[in-house]
Amino acid sequence: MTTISDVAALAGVSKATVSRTFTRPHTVSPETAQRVLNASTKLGFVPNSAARQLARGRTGIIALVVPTLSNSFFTPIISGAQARAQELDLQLTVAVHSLAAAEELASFERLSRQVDGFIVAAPWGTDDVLRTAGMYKPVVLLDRETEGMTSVIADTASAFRSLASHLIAQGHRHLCYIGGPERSWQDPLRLAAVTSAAEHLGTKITALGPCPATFEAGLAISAQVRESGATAVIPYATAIGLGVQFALLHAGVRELPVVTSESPVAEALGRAHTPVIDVDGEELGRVAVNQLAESLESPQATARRIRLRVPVRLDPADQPSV
Amino acid sequence: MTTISDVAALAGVSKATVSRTFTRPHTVSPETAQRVLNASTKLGFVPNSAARQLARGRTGIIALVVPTLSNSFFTPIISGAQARAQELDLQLTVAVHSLAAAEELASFERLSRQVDGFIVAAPWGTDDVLRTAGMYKPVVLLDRETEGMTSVIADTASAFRSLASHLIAQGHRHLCYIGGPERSWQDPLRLAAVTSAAEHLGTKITALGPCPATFEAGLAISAQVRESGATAVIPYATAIGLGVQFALLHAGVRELPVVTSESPVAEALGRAHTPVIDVDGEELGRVAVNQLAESLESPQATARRIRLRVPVRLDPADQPSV
DNA sequence: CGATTGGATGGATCCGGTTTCACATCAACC
DNA sequence: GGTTGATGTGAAACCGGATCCATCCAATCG
Repeated sequence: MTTISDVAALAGVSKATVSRTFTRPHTVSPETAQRVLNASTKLGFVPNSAARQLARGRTGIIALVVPTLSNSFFTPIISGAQARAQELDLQLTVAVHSLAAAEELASFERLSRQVDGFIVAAPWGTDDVLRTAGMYKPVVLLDRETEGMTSVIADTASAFRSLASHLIAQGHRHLCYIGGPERSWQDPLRLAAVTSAAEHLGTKITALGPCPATFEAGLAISAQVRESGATAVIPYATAIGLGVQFALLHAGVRELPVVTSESPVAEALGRAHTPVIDVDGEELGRVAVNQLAESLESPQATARRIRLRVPVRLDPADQPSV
Repeated sequence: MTTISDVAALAGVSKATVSRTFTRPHTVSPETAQRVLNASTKLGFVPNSAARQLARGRTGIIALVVPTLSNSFFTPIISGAQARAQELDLQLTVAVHSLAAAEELASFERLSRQVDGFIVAAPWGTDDVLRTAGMYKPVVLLDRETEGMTSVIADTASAFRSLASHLIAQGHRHLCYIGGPERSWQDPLRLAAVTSAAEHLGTKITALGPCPATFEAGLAISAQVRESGATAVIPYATAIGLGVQFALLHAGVRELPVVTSESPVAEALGRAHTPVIDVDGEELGRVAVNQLAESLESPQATARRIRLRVPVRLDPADQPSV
């Protein structure tokens, strides 16, 4: 392993200059910088991250905490975050825990010593756990807002409002909303959005749930959906919707549109006229990393709330609308 | 942050002794050790990992490389690996790349400076990329064997043989095997296992594929499956099988058993008489971590090949058989 | 033209552990 | 009783960068 000293020797400068060349290039004369760079590429120098961490008091690692990997809602978020982190020269580690229980805080605390900050996707659970988490290191919340903490959310509530309006415009007179997990943060917002749109337009709405955001749960709740008599379904999460669709298909019901994100299952159902909700998970991940990076730069900056617009489309082939 | 010096001062010993107390307790007298431990718990001392890394030349981090997060085959592997790594006081980071292309090696090399070793799940791709990877740091291959490298695989080939036999015993006289991705390592083994079982028992077998291990691909290939005239289907991967099942269901075909792992979709289909393959992903992850940890201890140890038995069950409710 | 200023650079120190080596102590031994 | 050896401990030297501070030099100024 070549070290900074090797480079310094070859370039004929001091260790300090080499270090500066990489960390604060403008403080080094262009000629010197060039010599250093030549030497370092020639030797294949890569800074030792442990040494850098030790000297700087920073790890250069950020953690992305998700409640599960099984829900495909999170995979694009992870990809987006990973990509952006790499661009910012940060390392991203993905940790799976819900933070729902207080005991999770122990492993959280352990992790907090290994990273500079957290991006936490906590779709459910209470605020105080998040607050406690925020005491260790900077935290950016994902798809969740909490007073005094920086958050990046997809504005699904607005999207749900549009969805309801769309469906009503299509002639539906009875909608079914399937609620999310218990103590979900987004669920009340979405329910309210859908309900207000429906009431405003004089349409009946049945609210089911709570219901975990899983395919299985969707299967399980499908009977209730059919019994409701609704002619269109808006589930809290795509996973639920897919479960419902699958169960409906299995039961031979083909004319009950269920709103989901685009997905192979949904597509296979050939659902013309079923609106689609289009959360850009990768963007969500990217923006969250950006925010966290900013928080790391200026730790005392005030908390920000960022909302990403979520397009809704009448048909998967359409252009985004609303 | 309390440091080792603080602890040393409080315990009335030197830094060296404190360090020894934690790293090689048997070299310290019991009384001294106790004093040190008391002091460190009183101060809430946690060793600074960067400093430790720097001094030891090790990071204490291992990487788990998977080709994708979207395939639920990998999620239990990740959980298992994570759990075991934590027990061994190692940190696990999950990296998503296929290692299929040579260009991927660049990011691999970058990563190799941050970790002590790799667990690589490379279901497809060529050996030489893996070998190159092995030159940086110890590597344990997951579900893939390569000459001269340590590997942990689930013995799915044997399981596939049993599956074929089971189906034939159930009276099926025409099986369909759906092959995996191109250049899949396991595919030829599974095909051979199924084929030999079928031929041995005088049963016809149709081999389709290659086919990516995705739900979409399963949807796409389902027409061919039906055309084949087979009365039972053994797909390379569960994801493919689910796609096929879904498409069949959509087409109104209900009497064509498709072998998969247990999954909500499969269960929803109420498939009595359809054998189930039961890969224990968590175990796979755990064992891989164990192996890597051993490699880290004794770097020159010879490569090992570990095969985990994969149970096959005639019915999800059954006890494991074969 | 001497004093001041500011940019470029090197030496030394520090970050917080680990590890080597020397030393002190004490029991066992010839 | 002096030698041997095992055992426990501390001082100091690392690990590889980042950064403070002093120094040096050239450009600018009065």
